[in-house]
Amino acid sequence: MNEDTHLRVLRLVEQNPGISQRDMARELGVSLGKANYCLRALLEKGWVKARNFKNNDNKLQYAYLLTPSGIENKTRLTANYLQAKMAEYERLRVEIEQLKEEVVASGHDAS
Amino acid sequence: MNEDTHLRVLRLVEQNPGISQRDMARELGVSLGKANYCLRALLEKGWVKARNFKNNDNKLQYAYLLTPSGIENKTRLTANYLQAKMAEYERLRVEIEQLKEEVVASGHDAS
DNA sequence: TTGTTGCGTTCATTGATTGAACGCATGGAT
DNA sequence: ATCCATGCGTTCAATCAATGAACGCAACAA
Repeated sequence: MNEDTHLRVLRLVEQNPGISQRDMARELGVSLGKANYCLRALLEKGWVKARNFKNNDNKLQYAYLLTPSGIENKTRLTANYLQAKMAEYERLRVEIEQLKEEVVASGHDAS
Repeated sequence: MNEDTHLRVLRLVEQNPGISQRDMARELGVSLGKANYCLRALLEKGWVKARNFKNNDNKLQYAYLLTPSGIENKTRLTANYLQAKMAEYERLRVEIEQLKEEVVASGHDAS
């Protein structure tokens, strides 16, 4: 499972603890199976806890809450993610610059 | 098969018609099987022609050449690609901006 | 001649992902 | 009280892209 997906799930859960796995999947643009798999991984790690939403001994309709460890790791993942995105941004800048030259050059050839 | 991969293959072939599928795969960071599959798709479309490199009736060691249609489509794909990358660049700019705010905010909370 | 290298090709295997189907709880309608 | 529809988390067979080991073949050097 992807760390980026983990981060996105942590974000969704923090912002809306009552979110269902189906809505989570829709929001992430992945299948229900994957959302479930990812969420279970986070539960396994202890980054997220599931609390019963309505009755106290029913099984379904959870509220998902970030644990302190989950908050900590979300911060860490966010920092990593930001750094990666900034590197990607720079890489993209250079690539676009080169592509523009290339397009202009082939335009000259064609004229 | 991905259009981006097609474009990258067209680029490689144009710049080095004598390239082998193995080097192509290495350059693209994909498997030999995928490079082969992709190249065959381009041959099928008539964007690339394979010419025998050494002997005229041997089967292997081709030179891959862009056809006029291949050149045309490479230009088109490049333009599309550039446009997509520019949109992605802008999207990334916004995302990074938001992430920075988020990181700063959580930093304030933690201090 | 013989062994090695490099070529394109093939295809069984892998691994991630999907989404239909399941059992269960809930809540509204009859 | 009974029924039905809805929504929940869970499961898992099926799918599909991707892999890379293995093949036959040509070329070349020893």
